[in-house]
Amino acid sequence: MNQSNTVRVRFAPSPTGFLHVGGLRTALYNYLFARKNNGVFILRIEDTDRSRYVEGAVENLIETLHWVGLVYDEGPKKGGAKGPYVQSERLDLYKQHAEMLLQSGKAYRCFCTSERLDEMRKQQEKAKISPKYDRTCLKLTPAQIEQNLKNGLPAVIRMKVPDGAKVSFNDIIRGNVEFESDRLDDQVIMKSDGYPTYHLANVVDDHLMEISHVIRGEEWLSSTPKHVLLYQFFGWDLPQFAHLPLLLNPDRSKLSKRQGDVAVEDYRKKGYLPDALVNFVALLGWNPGTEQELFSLEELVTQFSLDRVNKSGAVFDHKKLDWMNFEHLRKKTDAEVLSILKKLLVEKYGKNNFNDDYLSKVIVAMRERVSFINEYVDNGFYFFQPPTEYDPEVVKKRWKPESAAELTALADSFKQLPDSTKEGFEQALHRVAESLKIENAKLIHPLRLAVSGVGGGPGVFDIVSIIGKDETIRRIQNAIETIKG
RNA sequence: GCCCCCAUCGUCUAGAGGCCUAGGACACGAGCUUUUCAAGCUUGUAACACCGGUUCGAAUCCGGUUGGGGGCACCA
Repeated sequence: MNQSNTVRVRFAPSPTGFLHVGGLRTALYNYLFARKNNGVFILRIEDTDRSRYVEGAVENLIETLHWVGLVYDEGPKKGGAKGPYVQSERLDLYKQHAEMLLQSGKAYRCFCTSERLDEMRKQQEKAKISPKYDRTCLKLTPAQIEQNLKNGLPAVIRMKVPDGAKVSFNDIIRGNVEFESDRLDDQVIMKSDGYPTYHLANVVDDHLMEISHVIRGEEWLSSTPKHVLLYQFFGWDLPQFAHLPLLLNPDRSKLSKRQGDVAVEDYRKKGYLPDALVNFVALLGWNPGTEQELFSLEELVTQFSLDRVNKSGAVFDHKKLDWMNFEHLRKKTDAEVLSILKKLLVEKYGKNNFNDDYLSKVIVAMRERVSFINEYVDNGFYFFQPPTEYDPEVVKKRWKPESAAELTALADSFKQLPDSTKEGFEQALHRVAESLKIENAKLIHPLRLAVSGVGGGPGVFDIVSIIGKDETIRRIQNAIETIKG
């Protein structure tokens, strides 16, 4: 714990691309834990690998976090007392701390070339021993080091792992975890380009930013003993660790691209609601112990606790996400859907020709059969434009040779209607069916196909009353042409 | 290869020794409803990896086996 005893957690992504759903889950748990405990949620950018830096990734990360509603208290753009929050702006700090370790003999300079290191690893692999730095440079005399430095040889700084020690720490999720120090490598903590590696930067920043709980993915579990050692080298108290179970591909390997969409961005584009994505990801590795499955972000905050986080990995199966999206979508008010729908129309058609009253009717009609917000415009396209083609399968089933004449009679009857009420259409159709001595269905299905081009959707009388009498008749006439032609 | 972690229906999970002939949800099947498609309602199929202990009693505790995963970089 830090001095003030307040919970301070951080989400620390590296700006190498889009926010991953695994990253989202990590960010979410950090956020929930902070909010639940009246703590502080920090965003820190770990950009110490210049070769993997992606232009615009930081902005994208922030924007995505904003979209899902995970508001950070301290971080880039926003600032805070412990900044800067971008590691490339903290280089002096890392340099100073590496220097301290050098002074105290907890670290040493290494001049080995990557070629030599590669060769060494190859040999070790051949000899079936675990790859580890052979400490060649530990034997260098101060004079040799001085000379190498003077000659401008590229140098890194390695931590000096003590021999024959046990390194253990308590993990909130996994309990006590212990490692033999002899298995640990003399990890590089400062690269030859003057940037720190993750291990140093992470430990220094977590300490300086007074992080109380390190909540991160399980892939970090095996490097945690190195971090613990660094804390000990500096004489610092350990934060609490909580290593989250991994998110998995269907084949149970670590969730990755290749096997489907992993970027939050992808799901956003597909029309998933942030509420659904957050809800879904929250339940991958955590549950409240009740049978409730649908949560708002606020509800998650009140219910969340780290001790109900699972140990085993969870497959990211979007089937359940789809269902959650449907559930969250139906919880939205008509007004909320309306404002999104207007944006979608502009996206799809370049403009929105319809007034709110019209769109509200469409929403009411479509509500129950929409899982994704974009289905309002995709599946319900016929509310916004006449069908340009007719589903061949349905045509085969619903349009018979006699349909042209029957639809003509129907159109004639509709022409007599004073207005466009649902009941008016329905009664008119019944009358036509009766005079033609055919079943209502014999008219209903061809009519649906004529006005929508497809075989499913809201009640046909809802559709025609929304698009109106004139448009309905126009579409019936087009359909008749098609049947005849 | 070495180290670490994990192990309940296809998937997400409940289960902290008797409440378990293992519960819920998604998905899937059937039925009802519906003059379409969905939704809704009812209902069904489906799991404690294995082997040994401990115990009167084990999905739950212990050991091992097997299986899966993660890590072993001048990447995070």
